[in-house]
Amino acid sequence: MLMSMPLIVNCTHSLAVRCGNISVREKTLKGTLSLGKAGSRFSMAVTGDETETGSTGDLTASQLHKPSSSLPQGVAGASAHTPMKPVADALQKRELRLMKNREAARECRRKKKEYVKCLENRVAVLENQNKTLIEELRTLKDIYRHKVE
DNA sequence: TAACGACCCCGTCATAGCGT
DNA sequence: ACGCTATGACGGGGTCGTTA
Repeated sequence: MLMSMPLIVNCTHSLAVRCGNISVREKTLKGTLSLGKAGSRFSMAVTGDETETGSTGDLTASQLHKPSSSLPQGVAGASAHTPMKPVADALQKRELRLMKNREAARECRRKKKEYVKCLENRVAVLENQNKTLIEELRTLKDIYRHKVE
């Protein structure tokens, strides 16, 4: 007889979900949610762009951290002499946006994991409470039965 | 031991919602 | 209206355990 209670649990790190309910895809959060074996691995798996100076010209995060000197030749060099500045600006803007979103995604996942862990803890606590209450009820019933007899 | 599935983490894109 | 942030969705790469 579980009533649909709001899932506002007493978690310090409750996730503020603005975009609707958390619908956890089975691929990502199936299983025990143990912290990965690989630990922190910032290998930037999607690489290869960095060497393709002729393509979209995405800059790496490290390139952005170091100002203009680390810009790819095609971008920085051209912008110095030709009216390519808007292009370079757009690229830099895009890279900044990507970098921010990357970090936002990381933070979002961290919060979600914490939230799920919190919920799991809460479930464990409630299950224990439930067990205790059932046991208590049984005891009281016993006492009552003996009194009636 | 290669193949495979399950799981995890990541980066990116799309978009809802909020503040200015 | 516009920019920004948070988050769902998607696809890719890595690791690990299992199985033929």
